[in-house]
Amino acid sequence: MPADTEATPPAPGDLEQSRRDKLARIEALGLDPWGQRFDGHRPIAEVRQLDAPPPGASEPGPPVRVAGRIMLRRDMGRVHFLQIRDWTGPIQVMIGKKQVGETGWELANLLDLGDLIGVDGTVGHTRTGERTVFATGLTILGKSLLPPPEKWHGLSDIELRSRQRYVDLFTNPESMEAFLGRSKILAAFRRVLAERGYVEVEGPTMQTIAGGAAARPFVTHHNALDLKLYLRIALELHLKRLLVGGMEKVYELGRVFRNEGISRKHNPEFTMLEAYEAYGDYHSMMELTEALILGAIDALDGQRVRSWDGNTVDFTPPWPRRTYASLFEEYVGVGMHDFEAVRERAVERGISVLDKDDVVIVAELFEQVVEPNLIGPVFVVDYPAPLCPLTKRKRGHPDVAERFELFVHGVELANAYTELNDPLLQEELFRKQLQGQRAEDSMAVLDEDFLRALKHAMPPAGGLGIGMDRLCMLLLDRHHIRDVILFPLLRPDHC
RNA sequence: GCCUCCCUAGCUCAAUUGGCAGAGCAGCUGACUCUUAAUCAGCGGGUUGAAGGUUCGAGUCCUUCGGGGGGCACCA
Repeated sequence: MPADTEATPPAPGDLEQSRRDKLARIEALGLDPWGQRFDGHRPIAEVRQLDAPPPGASEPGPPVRVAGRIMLRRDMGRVHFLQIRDWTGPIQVMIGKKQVGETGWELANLLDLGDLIGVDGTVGHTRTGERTVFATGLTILGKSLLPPPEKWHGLSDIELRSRQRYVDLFTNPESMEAFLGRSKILAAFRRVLAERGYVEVEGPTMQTIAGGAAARPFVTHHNALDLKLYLRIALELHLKRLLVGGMEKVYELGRVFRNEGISRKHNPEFTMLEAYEAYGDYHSMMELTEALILGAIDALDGQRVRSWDGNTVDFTPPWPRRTYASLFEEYVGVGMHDFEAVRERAVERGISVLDKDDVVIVAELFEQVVEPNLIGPVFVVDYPAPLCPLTKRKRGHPDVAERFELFVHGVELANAYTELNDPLLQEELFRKQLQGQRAEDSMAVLDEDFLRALKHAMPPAGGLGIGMDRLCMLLLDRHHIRDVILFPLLRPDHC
């Protein structure tokens, strides 16, 4: 490398320089400012539960070791009070000059907000009744060279919170709580599925045909094979191949990618659960859906009556099942098969009816008129068959597909079918979908291998998809998908 | 992609009609062994997102660009 291309590091600002000076002084004490393995520290939430002597007690409380980040610092001269926090919560630490030894006291005077420290001490209470670790030893575990956000307001700028999630997490406890909640929801899902005998698998995220949904895919390229590849937009078609292979209860919980707009309900990559049960149908999937979501609720706090965006939803099972047709009639006011009346209603609502199939108009009316009313949770069942190319038709009712969607607060949370396993009908439906579709719409590419798999006979099955990000929003009372995705897609900034 | 609003110190926010860029927290110096967003005294900190324009004078008005928020569109 030519020397003149080497970037000279920017001069640190005053705030950073002062911390670098302290870093050097900590090293001069013979301490490693970046710390080492620190065994035996206990979660702070646990320390808060320990039996400890009351304020003013003469005998010391039980010895403990904790580790965390300094969030508040009150320097009273020969005694310092710190509030440190780990991912379970905060606790106060009292550092007395006489109690921590000479080096410990010198270290205490070099600590800043944001530093990571380990504390050995005893648990007790101060005179004002605050639970406190009275330090007998201090260990520096990581010197923070940058100042943390303001101690009272934290980091509030929504952009900075997403870009610097590491800062958001350690300054805003509600953010940490949301992401730990998300983890609990995912773990609960896996536990419920495992208890029911499902196996977790991993399909390809890079595919030569991105099928299973209608969405614009991301495109990439494999150099060695000189192959155009798409990031998957759904999990469906590969999981069904596994049903053919004999995996009877199978699921994948993973990322899918859709090259479309970003909104409070949409991120280009999001997490989906898809589960398939051989010899089941959409009724078995409704029961599974209830079990999964109730399992997640129990893992969080067990509250079945939950608020979201100021409204209340009651998740006590069983959740109502309502047919698409009956909801349509109730809210639109006409029968969905009375196409003349349907068109009139559509025109009244400003929906264009030119060159549209009757069923497309029905679907648009349903979306606009019915869905906002579905506070739920409610299973909408039995969809118009033309909307459901991957779904088995109801026996004796070829115009009805055995499909349900679960709605809560007007948001589609889950989508499930009795899976279509007739390869001849499947091929016919695929070809019908092809007509008039944009070339980039993935359904417009026939997946011949999937049809070949079906020809080997796929068992009749129930299949379920759940948008995990939206479920997290709902159960954690967050109103932006960015609040439940750790690193949402953003344009690069110039930092 | 379209409409609209926003971007001021590390963070949270002010700045009247276009008229000297400010505060709190954080930082630095000092005091204090029971504080609770500790307190008290003093000190430093800015290319107002970037570039250009109008003007005697621009954080403020105009243009372009960058980033973001909200809405719409796209999204079985």
